[in-house]
Amino acid sequence: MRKRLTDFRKELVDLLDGRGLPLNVKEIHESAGDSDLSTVYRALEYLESQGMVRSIFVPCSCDRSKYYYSAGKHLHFLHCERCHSFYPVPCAGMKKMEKKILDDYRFSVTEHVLLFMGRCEKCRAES
Amino acid sequence: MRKRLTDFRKELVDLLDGRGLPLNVKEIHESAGDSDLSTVYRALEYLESQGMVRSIFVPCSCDRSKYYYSAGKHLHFLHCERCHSFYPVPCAGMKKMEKKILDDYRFSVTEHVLLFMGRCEKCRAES
DNA sequence: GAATTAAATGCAAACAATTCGCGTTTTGTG
DNA sequence: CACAAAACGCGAATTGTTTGCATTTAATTC
Ligand SMILES: [Mn+2]
Ligand SMILES: [Mn+2]
Ligand SMILES: [Zn+2]
Ligand SMILES: [Zn+2]
Repeated sequence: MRKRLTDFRKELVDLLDGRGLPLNVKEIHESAGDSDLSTVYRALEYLESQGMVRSIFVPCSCDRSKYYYSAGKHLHFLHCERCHSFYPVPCAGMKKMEKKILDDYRFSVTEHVLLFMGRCEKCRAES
Repeated sequence: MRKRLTDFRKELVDLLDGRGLPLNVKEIHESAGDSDLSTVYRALEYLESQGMVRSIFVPCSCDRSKYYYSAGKHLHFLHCERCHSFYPVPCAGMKKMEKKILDDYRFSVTEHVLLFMGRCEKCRAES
Protein backbone atom coordinates (compact mmCIF):
# COMPACT_ATOMS: atom_id res chain seq x y z
CA MET A 1 0.00 0.00 0.00
CA ARG A 2 1.08 3.54 -0.71
CA LYS A 3 1.67 6.24 1.84
CA ARG A 4 -1.54 8.16 2.02
CA LEU A 5 -2.72 11.74 2.22
CA THR A 6 -5.24 11.20 4.98
CA ASP A 7 -7.95 13.61 6.02
CA PHE A 8 -5.91 14.62 8.99
CA ARG A 9 -2.92 15.35 6.81
CA LYS A 10 -5.05 17.41 4.47
CA GLU A 11 -6.30 19.27 7.49
CA LEU A 12 -2.76 20.19 8.41
CA VAL A 13 -2.07 21.50 4.93
CA ASP A 14 -5.22 23.60 5.11
CA LEU A 15 -4.23 24.89 8.50
CA LEU A 16 -0.79 25.98 7.31
CA ASP A 17 -2.23 27.34 4.12
CA GLY A 18 -4.77 29.36 6.03
CA ARG A 19 -2.24 30.92 8.37
CA GLY A 20 0.31 31.69 5.71
CA LEU A 21 2.91 31.81 8.46
CA PRO A 22 5.27 29.30 9.98
CA LEU A 23 3.91 27.39 12.96
CA ASN A 24 5.84 25.14 15.27
CA VAL A 25 4.77 21.62 16.09
CA LYS A 26 3.14 22.61 19.34
CA GLU A 27 1.04 25.25 17.67
CA ILE A 28 0.07 22.85 14.93
CA HIS A 29 -0.82 20.18 17.42
CA GLU A 30 -3.02 22.55 19.37
CA SER A 31 -4.71 24.00 16.31
CA ALA A 32 -5.45 20.74 14.56
CA GLY A 33 -8.34 18.57 15.71
CA ASP A 34 -7.29 16.23 18.47
CA SER A 35 -4.61 13.82 17.55
CA ASP A 36 -1.49 12.49 19.09
CA LEU A 37 1.67 14.52 18.92
CA SER A 38 3.49 11.67 17.22
CA THR A 39 0.80 11.62 14.56
CA VAL A 40 1.46 15.28 13.94
CA TYR A 41 5.16 14.60 13.60
CA ARG A 42 4.56 11.75 11.20
CA ALA A 43 2.12 13.79 9.18
CA LEU A 44 4.54 16.68 8.87
CA GLU A 45 7.37 14.39 7.89
CA TYR A 46 5.17 12.90 5.19
CA LEU A 47 3.97 16.26 3.95
CA GLU A 48 7.47 17.61 3.83
CA SER A 49 8.68 14.56 1.90
CA GLN A 50 5.90 15.23 -0.58
CA GLY A 51 6.96 18.83 -0.93
CA MET A 52 3.63 20.04 0.39
CA VAL A 53 5.07 21.78 3.40
CA ARG A 54 8.47 23.17 4.21
CA SER A 55 10.32 23.78 7.41
CA ILE A 56 12.72 26.30 8.85
CA PHE A 57 14.49 26.94 12.09
CA VAL A 58 14.79 30.43 13.40
CA PRO A 59 18.03 31.62 14.96
CA CYS A 60 16.21 33.60 17.60
CA SER A 61 16.00 33.17 21.32
CA CYS A 62 12.21 32.86 21.22
CA ASP A 63 11.87 29.23 20.32
CA ARG A 64 14.28 26.54 19.35
CA SER A 65 11.84 24.28 17.58
CA LYS A 66 11.18 23.67 13.96
CA TYR A 67 8.61 25.73 12.11
CA TYR A 68 6.48 24.45 9.29
CA TYR A 69 4.74 26.39 6.58
CA SER A 70 2.78 25.63 3.46
CA ALA A 71 4.80 25.10 0.31
CA GLY A 72 1.81 26.35 -1.67
CA LYS A 73 3.31 29.71 -2.39
CA HIS A 74 7.06 29.89 -1.98
CA LEU A 75 7.79 32.63 0.49
CA HIS A 76 10.52 34.11 2.58
CA PHE A 77 9.96 35.40 6.06
CA LEU A 78 10.85 38.36 8.14
CA HIS A 79 11.18 37.56 11.81
CA CYS A 80 11.05 40.31 14.39
CA GLU A 81 13.58 39.76 17.12
CA ARG A 82 11.54 41.80 19.56
CA CYS A 83 7.95 40.56 19.21
CA HIS A 84 8.84 37.35 17.42
CA SER A 85 6.24 37.78 14.70
CA PHE A 86 6.68 36.40 11.23
CA TYR A 87 5.93 38.40 8.12
CA PRO A 88 5.79 36.66 4.76
CA VAL A 89 7.40 38.28 1.77
CA PRO A 90 7.35 37.07 -1.81
CA CYS A 91 10.44 35.47 -3.23
CA ALA A 92 12.29 37.61 -5.71
CA GLY A 93 15.70 37.77 -7.26
CA MET A 94 16.68 34.23 -6.37
CA LYS A 95 16.71 32.65 -9.80
CA LYS A 96 19.64 34.80 -10.78
CA MET A 97 21.56 33.79 -7.69
CA GLU A 98 20.91 30.13 -8.27
CA LYS A 99 22.12 30.47 -11.80
CA LYS A 100 25.32 32.04 -10.57
CA ILE A 101 25.79 29.26 -8.02
CA LEU A 102 25.44 26.68 -10.75
CA ASP A 103 27.95 28.49 -12.90
CA ASP A 104 30.47 29.25 -10.18
CA TYR A 105 30.26 26.10 -8.08
CA ARG A 106 28.47 23.58 -10.28
CA PHE A 107 26.03 23.16 -7.42
CA SER A 108 22.45 22.72 -8.56
CA VAL A 109 20.03 24.32 -6.15
CA THR A 110 16.73 22.57 -5.53
CA GLU A 111 15.53 24.74 -2.71
CA HIS A 112 16.52 27.74 -0.69
CA VAL A 113 15.68 29.18 2.67
CA LEU A 114 15.93 32.89 3.22
CA LEU A 115 15.09 34.45 6.51
CA PHE A 116 15.52 38.03 7.57
CA MET A 117 15.87 38.94 11.22
CA GLY A 118 15.29 42.43 12.48
CA ARG A 119 12.63 44.80 13.78
CA CYS A 120 9.11 45.09 12.53
CA GLU A 121 7.40 48.42 12.02
CA LYS A 122 5.40 48.20 15.23
CA CYS A 123 8.41 47.37 17.35
CA ARG A 124 10.49 50.09 15.80
CA ALA A 125 7.84 52.61 16.84
CA GLU A 126 7.50 51.23 20.37
CA SER A 127 11.12 51.57 21.29
CA MET B 1 32.17 41.62 36.74
CA ARG B 2 31.69 41.60 33.03
CA LYS B 3 31.02 38.54 30.91
CA ARG B 4 34.38 37.41 29.66
CA LEU B 5 35.93 36.21 26.50
CA THR B 6 37.94 33.40 28.05
CA ASP B 7 40.74 31.49 26.43
CA PHE B 8 38.40 28.62 25.78
CA ARG B 9 35.90 30.89 24.08
CA LYS B 10 38.63 32.38 21.95
CA GLU B 11 39.65 28.88 21.03
CA LEU B 12 36.15 28.17 19.78
CA VAL B 13 36.19 31.29 17.63
CA ASP B 14 39.51 30.24 16.16
CA LEU B 15 38.20 26.77 15.51
CA LEU B 16 35.15 28.03 13.64
CA ASP B 17 37.22 30.62 11.85
CA GLY B 18 39.69 28.01 10.75
CA ARG B 19 37.08 25.66 9.39
CA GLY B 20 35.06 28.28 7.59
CA LEU B 21 32.11 25.91 7.70
CA PRO B 22 29.23 25.35 10.07
CA LEU B 23 29.87 22.79 12.80
CA ASN B 24 27.35 21.35 15.18
CA VAL B 25 27.83 21.31 18.91
CA LYS B 26 29.06 17.76 18.98
CA GLU B 27 31.71 18.47 16.39
CA ILE B 28 32.76 21.58 18.22
CA HIS B 29 32.91 19.75 21.51
CA GLU B 30 35.08 17.04 20.04
CA SER B 31 37.38 19.42 18.21
CA ALA B 32 37.93 21.82 21.08
CA GLY B 33 40.31 20.95 23.89
CA ASP B 34 38.58 18.97 26.59
CA SER B 35 35.77 20.76 28.29
CA ASP B 36 32.30 19.97 29.41
CA LEU B 37 29.51 20.00 26.88
CA SER B 38 27.59 22.53 28.92
CA THR B 39 30.61 24.79 28.82
CA VAL B 40 30.56 24.57 25.05
CA TYR B 41 26.89 25.49 25.02
CA ARG B 42 27.44 28.43 27.33
CA ALA B 43 30.41 29.59 25.30
CA LEU B 44 28.47 29.46 22.05
CA GLU B 45 25.55 31.29 23.56
CA TYR B 46 27.92 33.99 24.75
CA LEU B 47 29.73 34.22 21.44
CA GLU B 48 26.48 34.42 19.54
CA SER B 49 25.18 37.14 21.84
CA GLN B 50 28.38 39.06 21.10
CA GLY B 51 27.87 38.62 17.40
CA MET B 52 31.09 36.69 17.07
CA VAL B 53 29.46 33.51 15.84
CA ARG B 54 26.18 32.81 14.11
CA SER B 55 23.97 29.77 13.95
CA ILE B 56 21.73 28.06 11.48
CA PHE B 57 19.56 25.02 11.31
CA VAL B 58 19.51 22.96 8.19
CA PRO B 59 16.26 21.55 6.84
CA CYS B 60 17.90 18.29 5.85
CA SER B 61 17.48 14.80 7.13
CA CYS B 62 21.14 14.51 8.05
CA ASP B 63 21.16 16.19 11.40
CA ARG B 64 18.63 18.08 13.40
CA SER B 65 21.00 20.05 15.53
CA LYS B 66 22.11 23.61 15.40
CA TYR B 67 25.18 24.58 13.44
CA TYR B 68 27.55 27.36 14.38
CA TYR B 69 29.91 29.29 12.20
CA SER B 70 32.20 32.24 12.54
CA ALA B 71 30.64 35.62 12.00
CA GLY B 72 34.02 36.88 10.86
CA LYS B 73 33.16 36.92 7.23
CA HIS B 74 29.43 36.90 6.50
CA LEU B 75 28.71 33.94 4.30
CA HIS B 76 25.89 31.92 2.86
CA PHE B 77 26.05 28.19 2.54
CA LEU B 78 25.23 25.54 0.02
CA HIS B 79 24.23 22.27 1.58
CA CYS B 80 24.31 19.09 -0.45
CA GLU B 81 21.31 16.92 0.27
CA ARG B 82 23.20 13.82 -0.80
CA CYS B 83 26.62 14.02 0.89
CA HIS B 84 25.60 16.66 3.42
CA SER B 85 28.64 18.82 2.83
CA PHE B 86 28.58 22.54 3.31
CA TYR B 87 30.07 24.95 0.81
CA PRO B 88 30.51 28.59 1.74
CA VAL B 89 29.65 31.27 -0.77
CA PRO B 90 30.11 34.99 -0.41
CA CYS B 91 27.12 37.15 0.27
CA ALA B 92 25.98 39.21 -2.64
CA GLY B 93 22.92 41.12 -3.71
CA MET B 94 21.36 41.25 -0.28
CA LYS B 95 21.69 44.95 0.47
CA LYS B 96 19.25 45.73 -2.29
CA MET B 97 16.72 43.27 -0.94
CA GLU B 98 17.02 44.63 2.54
CA LYS B 99 16.45 48.11 1.24
CA LYS B 100 13.31 46.96 -0.50
CA ILE B 101 12.09 45.25 2.65
CA LEU B 102 12.54 48.45 4.59
CA ASP B 103 10.65 50.40 1.95
CA ASP B 104 7.85 47.91 1.44
CA TYR B 105 7.32 46.63 4.98
CA ARG B 106 9.10 49.14 7.17
CA PHE B 107 10.99 46.20 8.62
CA SER B 108 14.62 46.93 9.35
CA VAL B 109 16.80 43.92 8.74
CA THR B 110 19.71 43.35 11.09
CA GLU B 111 20.70 39.95 9.85
CA HIS B 112 19.80 37.38 7.28
CA VAL B 113 20.28 33.68 6.78
CA LEU B 114 20.41 32.27 3.31
CA LEU B 115 20.88 28.61 2.70
CA PHE B 116 20.73 26.76 -0.56
CA MET B 117 19.90 23.07 -0.65
CA GLY B 118 20.72 20.92 -3.62
CA ARG B 119 23.43 18.77 -5.16
CA CYS B 120 27.12 19.46 -5.17
CA GLU B 121 29.28 18.91 -8.20
CA LYS B 122 30.71 15.65 -6.92
CA CYS B 123 27.31 14.17 -6.14
CA ARG B 124 25.87 15.25 -9.44
CA ALA B 125 28.61 13.31 -11.17
CA GLU B 126 28.19 10.21 -9.02
CA SER B 127 24.54 9.73 -9.73
C1' DG C 1 -19.32 -6.70 -0.06
C1' DA C 2 -16.35 -9.66 2.77
C1' DA C 3 -11.42 -10.97 3.13
C1' DT C 4 -6.77 -9.30 2.74
C1' DT C 5 -3.19 -6.24 3.58
C1' DA C 6 -0.51 -2.05 4.22
C1' DA C 7 -0.47 2.15 6.23
C1' DA C 8 -2.14 5.45 9.95
C1' DT C 9 -3.06 6.28 14.61
C1' DG C 10 -2.66 6.51 19.78
C1' DC C 11 -0.11 5.59 23.62
C1' DA C 12 3.88 4.74 26.26
C1' DA C 13 8.59 4.45 26.38
C1' DA C 14 13.06 5.76 24.47
C1' DC C 15 16.26 9.20 22.69
C1' DA C 16 18.88 13.14 21.76
C1' DA C 17 19.74 17.97 22.14
C1' DT C 18 19.85 21.57 25.27
C1' DT C 19 19.39 23.75 29.76
C1' DC C 20 19.78 24.28 34.77
C1' DG C 21 21.47 24.09 39.63
C1' DC C 22 25.13 24.19 42.40
C1' DG C 23 29.60 23.48 44.47
C1' DT C 24 34.27 24.64 42.99
C1' DT C 25 37.75 27.15 40.48
C1' DT C 26 39.39 31.01 37.99
C1' DT C 27 39.98 35.80 37.01
C1' DG C 28 39.54 40.75 37.36
C1' DT C 29 39.29 44.71 40.69
C1' DG C 30 40.50 47.42 44.45
C1' DC D 1 45.94 39.77 49.50
C1' DA D 2 40.72 40.06 49.95
C1' DC D 3 36.55 40.19 47.58
C1' DA D 4 33.10 39.63 44.06
C1' DA D 5 31.58 37.98 39.81
C1' DA D 6 31.86 34.98 36.16
C1' DA D 7 33.33 30.44 34.22
C1' DC D 8 33.64 25.71 34.71
C1' DG D 9 32.50 20.75 35.57
C1' DC D 10 29.28 17.52 36.69
C1' DG D 11 24.90 15.55 37.32
C1' DA D 12 20.16 16.01 36.93
C1' DA D 13 16.23 17.94 34.61
C1' DT D 14 13.72 19.53 30.60
C1' DT D 15 12.26 19.67 26.01
C1' DG D 16 11.77 18.39 21.26
C1' DT D 17 11.53 14.36 18.53
C1' DT D 18 11.49 9.43 17.41
C1' DT D 19 10.27 4.55 17.95
C1' DG D 20 7.83 0.12 19.01
C1' DC D 21 3.76 -2.02 19.21
C1' DA D 22 -1.14 -3.04 19.58
C1' DT D 23 -5.25 -1.34 17.36
C1' DT D 24 -7.96 1.08 13.88
C1' DT D 25 -8.74 2.67 9.23
C1' DA D 26 -8.89 2.41 4.43
C1' DA D 27 -7.46 0.84 -0.25
C1' DT D 28 -7.30 -3.48 -3.04
C1' DT D 29 -8.55 -8.00 -4.53
C1' DC D 30 -11.57 -11.59 -4.89
MN1 LIG E 1 12.77 32.13 -2.11
MN1 LIG F 1 24.26 37.13 3.32
ZN1 LIG G 1 8.09 43.11 16.16
ZN1 LIG H 1 27.28 16.33 -2.30
